[in-house]
Amino acid sequence: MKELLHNHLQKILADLSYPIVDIIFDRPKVEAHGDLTTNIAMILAKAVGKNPRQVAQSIVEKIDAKSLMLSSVEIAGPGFINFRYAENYVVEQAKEILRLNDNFGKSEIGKKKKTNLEWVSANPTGPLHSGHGRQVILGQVIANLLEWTGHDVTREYYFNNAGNQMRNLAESIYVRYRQGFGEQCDLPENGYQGEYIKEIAHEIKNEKGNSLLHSEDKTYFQKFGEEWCFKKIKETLNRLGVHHDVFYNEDTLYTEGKIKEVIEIFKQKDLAYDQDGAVWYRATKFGADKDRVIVKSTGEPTYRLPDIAYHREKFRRGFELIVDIFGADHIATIPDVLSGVNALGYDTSNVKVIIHQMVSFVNGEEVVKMSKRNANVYTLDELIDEVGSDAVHYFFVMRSVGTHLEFDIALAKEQSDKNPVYYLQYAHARIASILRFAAEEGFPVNDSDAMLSRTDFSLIIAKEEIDLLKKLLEFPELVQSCALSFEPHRLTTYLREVAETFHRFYHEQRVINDDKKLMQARLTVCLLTKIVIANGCKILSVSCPEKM
RNA sequence: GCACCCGUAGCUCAACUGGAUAGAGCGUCAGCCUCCGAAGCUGAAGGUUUCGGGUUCAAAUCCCGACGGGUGUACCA
Repeated sequence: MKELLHNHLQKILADLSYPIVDIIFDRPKVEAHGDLTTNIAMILAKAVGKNPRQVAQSIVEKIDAKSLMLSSVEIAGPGFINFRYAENYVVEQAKEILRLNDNFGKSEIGKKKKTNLEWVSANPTGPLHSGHGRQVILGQVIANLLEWTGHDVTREYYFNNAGNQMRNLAESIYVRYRQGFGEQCDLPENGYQGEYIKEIAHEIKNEKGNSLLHSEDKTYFQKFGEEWCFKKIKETLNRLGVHHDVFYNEDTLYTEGKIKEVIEIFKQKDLAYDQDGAVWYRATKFGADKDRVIVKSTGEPTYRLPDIAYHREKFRRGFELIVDIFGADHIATIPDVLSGVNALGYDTSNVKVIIHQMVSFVNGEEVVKMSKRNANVYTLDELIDEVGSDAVHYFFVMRSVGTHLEFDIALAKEQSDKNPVYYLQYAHARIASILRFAAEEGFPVNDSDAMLSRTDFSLIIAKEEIDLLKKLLEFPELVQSCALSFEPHRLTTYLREVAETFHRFYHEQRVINDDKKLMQARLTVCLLTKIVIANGCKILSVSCPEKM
């Protein structure tokens, strides 16, 4: 509709020999303002030299409302032009939902663009903690959104199983292992304090007895710890339905010489220099407050260098869109990585870095305290145990990434109307229940084609029905806009509105009815709603129960 | 100190990216089940969008400056 109208208006503007401007349609907030609105008259007013309402008038006079299936075109306020769809247009469009069914909402606007989405990327030094949940879920939902909009998505996990942190892990396990034999020793200064270290140590004890008690070489501890942690992480991701296509080991950047290459190129371009035994990156050239070390005097690179090399590889692997998801605590790395990649000759406008703000947990009134450095870590697994996978998905994605997220565990656990997940799932289950009831009465609803041919769509005229259909028809565009703006939270807002609009319809219009024709029509409305909720939930990776 | 993010109803957050009367949920108060799922619906109260300037037909949204909160600011990742 927008496209049709857009072309129509463009022609009118040309006929009136008005200047060419972008014609943008908005969905008015207030229902009285119709279904679509445009501000072109106000934009044109100055150039044309008339007041906005006059401009609007000249345009509206030329609009052929009937052929566009508009029931009204009005000028309002300072000069908005408001359009309202004809009901038969709405109903006609709604058939499309039934035809497309599972595919309603999908589009090809991504044009199969090769897209790399990297997220989670936690190093195997411990289980995922509850704060990781936001990133885990954001990435998954964004990946789904990108796929629904026709991107060719590779889901990637980047990890590092070498370096300080892993040595630290090995040392920590070793200490716990020795303590398991009653030896007196303390964790290293920044050692890992979590209980899981004791579990790992205990497993090693079971396998190896005391044979490693005095080993100088900690490789075994490191390997064992790495595998143990990775297994744990993958199990947690699995519980949330999160799967990665590629696990990219930072180590390959060394073994394949990529790190070296980047240093050389930097030095050639005078973007890196030696000083105090270290190699420095000229970050100041790109606006940073000071230059950064990229290779320590020990010969080990800092994280910036492999990060730059890694992003270069993403480009070299042919990705046209590169999406990274980081928590706000990693924000410092981003400018240097981007400027580095840019200096290597790649267009960083194709890199989208999503930074989400931190998460805090409350349990009703009580603040849940958490600290990485002590044993008091609330793992993501424990959170899933507590509130379930569906609530984890919904809650982590329901706020915009730019705002701090408060996760109320008590609310997420609550099986009542207070809980937004239940509100949505309830709508779905309620529809399923109606459809079951209808099926028993001899109105099977499992076949879209049959529904299409049986339904007399001209009977769908009640205000609540039209409102609901209009809402449902917004879905494809909403999915696109969520995907392109990387704002998955808007999907939860939308689905809540769908559920709300449905409940209102249900309350006002009786579905099960003596008038069989009418009943059929309303059953179809129910089914359409069910399709949209189910598709939306699929993107959110939230289940849609038939009963609850 | 500097950089980035945020500041909207008592609380948690929206606001289609500059539009019309700033909206939801929770909480509070008042209604609605003989009938398809009341895990639902309807209504009321609640706001100087932290404050002060600016930009324009139009600002919660953009710019400048305060104030308040968060996150960073390593030869840790």
